[in-house]
Amino acid sequence: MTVGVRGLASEAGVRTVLPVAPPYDLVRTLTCGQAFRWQVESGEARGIFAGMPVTLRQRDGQLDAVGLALSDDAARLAHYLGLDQPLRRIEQALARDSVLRRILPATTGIALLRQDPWECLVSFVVSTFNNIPKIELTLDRLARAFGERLAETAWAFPRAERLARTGLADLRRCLLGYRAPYVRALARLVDGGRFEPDALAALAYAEARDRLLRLPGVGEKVADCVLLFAYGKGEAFPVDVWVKRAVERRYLKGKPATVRDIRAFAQARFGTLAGYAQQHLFYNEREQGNRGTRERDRDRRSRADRQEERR
DNA sequence: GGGCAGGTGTAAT
DNA sequence: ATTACACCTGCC
Repeated sequence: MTVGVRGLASEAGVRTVLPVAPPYDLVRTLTCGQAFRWQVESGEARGIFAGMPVTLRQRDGQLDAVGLALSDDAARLAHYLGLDQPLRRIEQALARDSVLRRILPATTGIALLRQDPWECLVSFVVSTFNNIPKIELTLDRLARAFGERLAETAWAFPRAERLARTGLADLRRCLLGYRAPYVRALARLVDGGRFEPDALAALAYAEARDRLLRLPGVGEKVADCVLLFAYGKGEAFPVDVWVKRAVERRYLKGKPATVRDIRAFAQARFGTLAGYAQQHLFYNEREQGNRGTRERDRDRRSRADRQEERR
């Protein structure tokens, strides 16, 4: 199989072309809350892959990647981005559910990323009781402070061995807050060989989950995020406030349910596609929430304007 | 300026 | 097994 055509060197770097099958949507996949270090702007995504700053853009049935160093990286990038997932077939299966069938037109094209387990683990420990802009800020500061510098304005995600010997005060300067001890404890477990992130890939969902739950700062939600976004365990169904609201409203007639009941419900209903179902429900719910926020912001602004005019 | 934001750990029932 | 509470910090 031919994945990627290389060549066309320019001052911007080497351009690699990856084939993309519909309904894959790069921007949605990178902005639906799986990863926090991609900068997406006007259809273009900048980030780090395989130790190189890369720029991605999707257009008519292909995906352009500028900046890869090795020919092998094309296939690895395709896997990372989920270009090898049969999304058409997956979404057809999801559409047998009447709720998802209604939602899918607004959410179609989301693939599950195959992130680096270490980066994914730290990212979601940082995400707890936090908001997205600050999560992004924290991870960026961590990378700038402790990650390898790859280019003028690009830093790799910090390695465990580096964070393992970083003072808590220095970690807190990256706005980690009370999560600083968790992050360092994780780094020390990995650095000391007492936890091997890559080893979980070979385990079944339940076993891998048990291992993750033993880690400091890792509860059920974070564990399921890592299982889904790094290891590709499709049964994982992370339940955060958005997904909880979505399931209660759309499947349980608005009746409040516990997080565990919601997860059990979804796993029974969607099986190994639970993770995809979660992404569509989450993305849809958050888009609606953001629409509400935008409207409130606009109302607030117009109120302020009217007050301004009265003066 | 008080409350909120992708939960988790801990203590108490 | 379930429930209540504290928690860093930036932002509106």
